[in-house]
Amino acid sequence: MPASPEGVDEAPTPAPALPPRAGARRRPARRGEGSALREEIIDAATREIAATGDAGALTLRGVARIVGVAATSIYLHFDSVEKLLDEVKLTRFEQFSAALNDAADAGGTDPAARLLGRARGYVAFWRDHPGEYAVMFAARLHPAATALPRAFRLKDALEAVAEDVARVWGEPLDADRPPSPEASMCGFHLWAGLHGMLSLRMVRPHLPWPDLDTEVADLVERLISSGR
Amino acid sequence: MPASPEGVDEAPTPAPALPPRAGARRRPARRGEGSALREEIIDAATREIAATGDAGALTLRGVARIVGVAATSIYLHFDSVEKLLDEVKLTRFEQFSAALNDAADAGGTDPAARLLGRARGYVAFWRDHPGEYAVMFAARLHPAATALPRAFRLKDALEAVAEDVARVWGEPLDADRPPSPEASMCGFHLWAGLHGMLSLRMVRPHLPWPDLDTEVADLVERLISSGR
DNA sequence: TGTACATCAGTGAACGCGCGTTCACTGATGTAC
DNA sequence: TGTACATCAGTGAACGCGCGTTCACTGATGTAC
Repeated sequence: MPASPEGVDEAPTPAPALPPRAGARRRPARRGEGSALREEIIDAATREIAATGDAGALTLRGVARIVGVAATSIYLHFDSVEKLLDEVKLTRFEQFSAALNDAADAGGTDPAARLLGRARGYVAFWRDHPGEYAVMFAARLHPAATALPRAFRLKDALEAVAEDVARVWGEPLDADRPPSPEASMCGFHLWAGLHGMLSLRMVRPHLPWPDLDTEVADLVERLISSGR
Repeated sequence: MPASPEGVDEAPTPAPALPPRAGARRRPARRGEGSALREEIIDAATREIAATGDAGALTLRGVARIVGVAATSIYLHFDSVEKLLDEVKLTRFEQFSAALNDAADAGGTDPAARLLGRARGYVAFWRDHPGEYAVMFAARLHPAATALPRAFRLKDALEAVAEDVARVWGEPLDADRPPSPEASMCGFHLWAGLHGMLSLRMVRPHLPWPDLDTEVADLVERLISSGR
């Protein structure tokens, strides 16, 4: 269980900040292809968030500069920066939950392997998209009024984890028998633990953190073994 | 292990936003008591952060309005808003670590009770100061260059937790024998778990979270029992 | 085949706002003579 | 005891900046006749 020297190597390198589009301005889309700009805007906003990790740094004019377009052109596709931010988050959350499911499936049918796979997928997403992760899970005192559609499947992921824990423990599961409260609780512990590991490493990269993969595996193991 | 209906009651109510000082402007301090303004500024900034939970919402002019003073007067005591913010954080971090130690001491000498006490103290601080907590632990991609002095004793708190875990497990401890890596790891799990529980509740107050105190006690119990 | 016109995909100037920061200034109060 | 002066504790106007937002405008392109 070796600790990395100063924990510094655990901080993922963010994408570099984006320069404004150099010189040549973007040429207008062809007729009927106006939505191309919409995609470019979302892309630019996503990269800006990836680079800064700060939703407050996302400005309408800034995005317009990156895309190489007049500030007013943003309004052709989004009512406000908040709506644009919601779109970015929505996209990333969908990728996130898909990645978690893929990572679980990579673990095959063994529930313990699925559980560990999902946890590793969680960490892998953070390593690949630290800025987006920071924005997706930024703790606000007053959460945005704009409720995002579908609650992002976070609840589904929690339930999937609880079911895998229950299976590891040999609980009989079917439509009438949901995972036990203990198994569900371990699902919450896992999510809280993972989120805590990652966000604390972002806040204090210089504390002597344990190796991240070791810590993840250790938590999963302890949670699994705590119920048998 | 009852879940609260929609988890909503787990979100602490933040302090209300601060109005600018009404009408009457602040009267200058007497001679030799210029530092009174410094305290008032820190106090106003703290309350602003408590109300918003967002470091980005703290502005020089905003603080000046609350105190009832010209914007330029802030410069009499602080070089920049960042320095002011650092001061606020420093104060709160010192309160935080003192509160954790007090909460541990309230548990007496039994290491398991101390551990649970410390965990409860952590949660209590969050309930009392959610906005400050959000700012103190806001995950930034590029952490502020201004390293805060003394690293805030977070490391000390981690070591104290590891020692209590080790004691619960019956490990012999003295100057030559630090807690085992397993005990240290459980300290990290506890911190990550607590931080995760709290910040995820702030991000998604409407998910059906378990009762917080139950979840905390359950985590402590599982971590303790995972090593015996 | 030509041409008028509607539509699409944007642009550019201008606005008012709040911000951090500067600079010279003010008014009360203690103190040296 | 009076008075000049230094010092303390601030003030107020002004600056340039980036921001969101508005409004009227433009230039290319497809289409109806």
